[in-house]
Amino acid sequence: MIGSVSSRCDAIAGDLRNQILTGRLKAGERLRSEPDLASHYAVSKPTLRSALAVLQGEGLIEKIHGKGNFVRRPLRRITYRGGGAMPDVHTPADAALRVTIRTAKIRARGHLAALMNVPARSPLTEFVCLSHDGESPHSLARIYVPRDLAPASVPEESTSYVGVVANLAELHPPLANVREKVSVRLPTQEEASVLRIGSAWAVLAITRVMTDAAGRVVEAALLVFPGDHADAVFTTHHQIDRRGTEE
Amino acid sequence: MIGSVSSRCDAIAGDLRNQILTGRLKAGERLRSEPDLASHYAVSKPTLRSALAVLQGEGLIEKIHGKGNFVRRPLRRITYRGGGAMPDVHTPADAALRVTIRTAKIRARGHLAALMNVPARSPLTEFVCLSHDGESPHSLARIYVPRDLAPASVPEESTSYVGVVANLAELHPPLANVREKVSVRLPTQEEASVLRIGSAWAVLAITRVMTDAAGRVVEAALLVFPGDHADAVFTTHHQIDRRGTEE
DNA sequence: GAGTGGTCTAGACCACGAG
DNA sequence: TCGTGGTCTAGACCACTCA
Repeated sequence: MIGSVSSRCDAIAGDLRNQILTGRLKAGERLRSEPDLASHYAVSKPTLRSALAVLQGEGLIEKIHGKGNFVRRPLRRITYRGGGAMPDVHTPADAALRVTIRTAKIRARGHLAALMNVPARSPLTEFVCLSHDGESPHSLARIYVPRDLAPASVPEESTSYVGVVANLAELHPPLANVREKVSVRLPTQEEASVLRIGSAWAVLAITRVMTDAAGRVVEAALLVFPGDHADAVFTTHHQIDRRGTEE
Repeated sequence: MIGSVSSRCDAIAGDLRNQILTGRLKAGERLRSEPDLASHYAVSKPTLRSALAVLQGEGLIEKIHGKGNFVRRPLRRITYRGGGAMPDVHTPADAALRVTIRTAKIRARGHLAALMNVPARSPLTEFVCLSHDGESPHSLARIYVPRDLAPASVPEESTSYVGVVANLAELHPPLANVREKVSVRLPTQEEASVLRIGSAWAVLAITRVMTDAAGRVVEAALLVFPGDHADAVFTTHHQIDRRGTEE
């Protein structure tokens, strides 16, 4: 059977998980060294390390080379609200995010050109937004806007995620459509290091394309959230006079 | 630097990945045995196995105990369309899914009661839908409906996902709201075995709550898709009644 | 029983972080 | 320099599949 009995690795992971979840090991605390733990559980170092890898995969511990293994602080969950009305307005608790923005003038190519439905080499403005919640990185957004619609300047750092992105949103012509594709994938190496997550931890990736009434794409956004503490919520209101099918 | 050079494990994974992606190793084909590969790459068995674990994490190979390692057939992507109008209508290619449905009469409790906004022990009907695309499991849906709204009987097996779920949808009173929460998480042991994915591979989990015009919850659905080949798309149409269209 | 993958060991060596 | 985690080895033993 699958996982019917605990391997030693699972047993150790279970014990440590229990200690963390019950608070016996506190957030931020350093675990005993791997050789210590290995001898304590009477297993070899690779076995102990595979147990720690399980906990790392669950987001319970963080491994720091040369320093030790640490209990991760429980992270506030990010809730992304879809629908485009207020693109990145989070719950009040999330409003205190600190955001750094890097702006660049680029030209469309490849997938991006297709996504924005513009010819290759069309002028765009790229905003790379990295938001932090205190120490820990919380999300990464790459936002592309046709250059003629882009604001002349954007502050490089902001204490409010809402402020910045709402600012961008205001510049848009009235929106007609927002299409958001949500997928799960492994982070790129860059994303993993920027978001400080293991490269084995999946991210929640949202590709958002906003079009105006004329069908022109006014914004394409590639949003990446650490999968272990992010949700996306979409709410749809229906008219009561439904026809048979709607699509 | 982080990952600046390839470890032996990564190098092997890269080589095998290349062989798979270029078609030198074909879908369904069995890889040489682990001892064979280990000696071929001049590494030890654990090192080789960690390389295979990487590929397994990427969904490129499937390990079958006692038989060997096999190149996975590329799976058709699942596209879940949000908004609730036609809950599970996929692209035409996906319409050929085979679905097995298990129906049970249960009573609300805990999270489920809260989700459906009904008192504990309220009578519900549960539909557990497992859809297959050919051999491979494609998605798992647990759908809960107040028992007085549930159809008297549902076919236990269907060749069309659309037919079954549309059938359920038709029984609903006109919908007023659909709320869909998308998250990423590791599968439960049950989900991993049912969907035939590794327990380390994240799934795309969608919690969908549908309410009617009176605010009553007419359906709660817990949908689980293998994260490696599923997307969810949400499209929002906005009214343009604020200002005139301009470009 | 032969061959496969799954788990584990005991120890070597390397790379990183802090004093 | 020292202690930490990161990677790797060579081989043992077990569990599963199939003939």
